[in-house]
Amino acid sequence: MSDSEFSEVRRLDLFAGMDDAHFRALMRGAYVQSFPPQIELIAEGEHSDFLHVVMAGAVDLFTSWNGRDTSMATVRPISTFILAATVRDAPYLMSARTMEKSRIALIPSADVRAVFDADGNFARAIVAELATCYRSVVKSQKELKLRNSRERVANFLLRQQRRAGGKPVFDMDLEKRRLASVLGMTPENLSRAIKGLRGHGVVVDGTRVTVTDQNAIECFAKPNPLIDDLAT
Amino acid sequence: MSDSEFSEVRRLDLFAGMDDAHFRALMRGAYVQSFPPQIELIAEGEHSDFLHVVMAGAVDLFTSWNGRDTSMATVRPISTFILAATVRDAPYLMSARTMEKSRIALIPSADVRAVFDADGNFARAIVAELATCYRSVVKSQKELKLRNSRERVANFLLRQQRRAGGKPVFDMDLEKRRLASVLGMTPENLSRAIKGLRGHGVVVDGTRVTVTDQNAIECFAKPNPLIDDLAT
DNA sequence: CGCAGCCTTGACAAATGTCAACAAACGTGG
DNA sequence: CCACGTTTGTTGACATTTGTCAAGGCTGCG
Repeated sequence: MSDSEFSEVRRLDLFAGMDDAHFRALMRGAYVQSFPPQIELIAEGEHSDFLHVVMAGAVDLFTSWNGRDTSMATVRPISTFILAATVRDAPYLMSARTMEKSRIALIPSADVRAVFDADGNFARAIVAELATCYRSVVKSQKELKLRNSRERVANFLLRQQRRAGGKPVFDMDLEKRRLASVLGMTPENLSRAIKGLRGHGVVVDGTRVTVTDQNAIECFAKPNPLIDDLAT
Repeated sequence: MSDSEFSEVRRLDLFAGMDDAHFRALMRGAYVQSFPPQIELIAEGEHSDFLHVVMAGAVDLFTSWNGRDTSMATVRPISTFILAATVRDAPYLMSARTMEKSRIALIPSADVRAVFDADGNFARAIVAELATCYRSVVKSQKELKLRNSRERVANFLLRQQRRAGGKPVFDMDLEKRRLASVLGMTPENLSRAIKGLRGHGVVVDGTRVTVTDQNAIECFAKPNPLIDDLAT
């Protein structure tokens, strides 16, 4: 692991407050590896041997059952995934694959659990991280159960717009195919939903999104902080 | 709080390992209250002032948006809810109401956070609890995205059967109206899904469920530990 | 008894998925 | 740089799933 990577990991909320000796202990058994696109990093059901940290690139968390599959989330730098499986010493509930060329840090799960027992700050950081992830899934579940597909698309676009700085033209940095899966619909359905939003002040061309009538789309989407805010 | 209630709370995984002085400190500001059925205990968006513990009865966690609402989970004794909001000092993402006459212990959130900073065992227990809840929502989300309504009903019945001891006749202790909401469908649709399962070895009469062909229903439902097991 | 709420059923509407065709974008190897 | 094949996105026609509305039966309770 390079010095710059070392300090990048160190700056993560999860590790920032922990004792230096403990952090070094964690990193001793860790290593960083580069992966090409479309590599399956972990498969659901496998035992959790490593906590993963995405340093560069992007990782798709997905799951499948009975021949179907769906994308649950996208992990972008710098953040961790499968923390819950690691602290519970339980099997992964989701599979993960690289979406692009990615650098991933792998920290032995056993070390995470050991240091977690020794370092109160680390334990607190893990609680904060878990609670955040937990609340994020709850929001996502609320969206799935309370909104139909067109409403989900509209609110997704508003979230992306905010992430991109709030300007009326922005890029949804996501393949439509994957977006459809994340939002729980088929690509064809997404295509039609997007077309249907033209009457509500949004035009999409490729990955370029143009909000022609901010008021109209917000009025249609009815975004709600308890579903759409990342912060809380 | 009565002595028996005090020790019931003490025995919860969340509190079992913590220092006695810390536990007493937590309980000092706590109180237990009885509520009639259908009382709204908390409303989503409110600030988290108390960690709630269901001592008796049952509590429905639900959420609403734009005139629709849906039931997210049922909390039964003895367990806590809205732990994530408490540790994050964030607004509730869900509302809660009693389903029946219930006794609820209320522990000031500020105390929970303070003791959590002082007691490593408590912090660890919170991590375990949060990770479990987190994984439970992930499973529920997987079910929503990967299974259609009839499959969700079939797998729900198999889970209930297991909870009830695996016998071919058991009770699904849940109003159908609420079950429909939990499974993300309308009551009418649930009614039809149940009827459709008769061809797969299950008959439901009221809340009494009879599995007439265990093999057939399992073959149809295809239960999966990474979705349906409570343990992992 | 009579009311209220829940469950069921039927008819219908709306949302969503499936399949097939084709166009556009992309990447690779010549 | 082009040609080719592969993938992605779009569209139409259609099937399936799910929701909506209205009506009626049943149950529990005052």
